[in-house]
Amino acid sequence: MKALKIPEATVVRLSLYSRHLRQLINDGTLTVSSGEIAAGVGVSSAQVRKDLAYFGEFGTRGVGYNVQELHGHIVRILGLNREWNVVIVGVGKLGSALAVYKGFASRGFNIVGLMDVSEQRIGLSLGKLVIEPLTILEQRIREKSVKIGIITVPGSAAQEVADMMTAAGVSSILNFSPRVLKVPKRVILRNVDLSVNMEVLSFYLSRFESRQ
Amino acid sequence: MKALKIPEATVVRLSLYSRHLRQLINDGTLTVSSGEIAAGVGVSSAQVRKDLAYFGEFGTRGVGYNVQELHGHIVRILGLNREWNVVIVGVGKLGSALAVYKGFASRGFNIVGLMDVSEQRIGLSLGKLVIEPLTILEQRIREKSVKIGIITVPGSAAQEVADMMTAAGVSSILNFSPRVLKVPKRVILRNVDLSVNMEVLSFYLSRFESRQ
DNA sequence: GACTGTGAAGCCATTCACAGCT
DNA sequence: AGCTGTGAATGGCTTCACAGTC
Repeated sequence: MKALKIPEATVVRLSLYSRHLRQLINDGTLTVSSGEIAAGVGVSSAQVRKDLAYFGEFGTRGVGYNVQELHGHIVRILGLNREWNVVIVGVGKLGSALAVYKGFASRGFNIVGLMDVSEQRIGLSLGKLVIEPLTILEQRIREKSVKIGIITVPGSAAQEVADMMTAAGVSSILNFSPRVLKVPKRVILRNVDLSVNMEVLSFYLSRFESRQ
Repeated sequence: MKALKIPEATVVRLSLYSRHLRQLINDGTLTVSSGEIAAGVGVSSAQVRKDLAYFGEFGTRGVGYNVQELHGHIVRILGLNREWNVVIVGVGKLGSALAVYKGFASRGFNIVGLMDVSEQRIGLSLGKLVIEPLTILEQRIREKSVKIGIITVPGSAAQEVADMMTAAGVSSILNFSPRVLKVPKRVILRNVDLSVNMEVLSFYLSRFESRQ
């Protein structure tokens, strides 16, 4: 695979392109131009072409892209042509929401473990899974070769859970807790931080109002 | 206020700094250096100083920053020294999770409306609020001067909800649905997209594995 | 000696604009 | 004529490095 460094923004857009292309497949559209994709996801057509150019030449000059074909390429680029096992630690409302999220399994993400510390939650079932104690996390990660850990515990417990996950060998963590986590360099970390998002909105709102 | 354009990445980091400073205040720390803040949130010290420099000179050379004072500045910069009314549309698991999220009220975000289309949910109460039908959204936004709308409905309903919100006069939308929304330029839109985040992880995971 | 504030340099991502193909 | 692929130009963010201050 190419050694070229891919901007993270490009990866994010590829995910949006793949979703848009799925829609086009459902609609029965056969061919699409960079401009049409661009309009669908709110970027420029040059951006779409540049993003795709990192990975090859998928289109036909004068014509555009074959929808099915391009979708297949992007799915492979994103590593969605295989399955990834996932554990969720913290089965409060947010964790439960993710556990039952439909768009998961269809994209190859299998949730194979739900863990919590609360005695009241342990033993309850959610979908096909039973909520287990945190003590079983390491075993579950190893036996299922789990590569992705999702953290939906309160901030105070988040670092500890991250440490347990990395010790057990996950390669990536999606962190929903309001904490900056320290993880080894080999572990890919992404943060989905509600407070930060709200505060960014607040920043732009108050700037806008003070300019009125 | 300054007309200077602030990078969005700077705003995101300011939110992280403010959280770290709150921690320092709790710990009773009086003074902090850019290097200490940087270590706490995982950026470089030059980055911290540059971010703050957009808004003024808050430190003392040779000494550092007064923790309380700097926190106060950042809170004001982020517009957190006032209250913002918020509505949440879509009270499934995710919407409920946000509705009861503790870190909300403490930062000045008041949830003043929970709306849903489901007959089973309408009338139920969650915290201090009762879930109302979507038909009341516009009225609630106007009477409470709601500036922030949160969308936690399925993708298929998201654009319609966004249209209702903007028609009623919200200035910003935090979108959790897996859709690219079209909103007027005056409306600030932020997306928190679970699928995209998972697919970005998948991309880096499969790149890493193919490099082994 | 320690640490901030900042111009300059470096780096990275996006946009432009056009050659090349159908 | 229409649309892709891409080098060049632009714009923006981050890092460097150091003068200024305590």
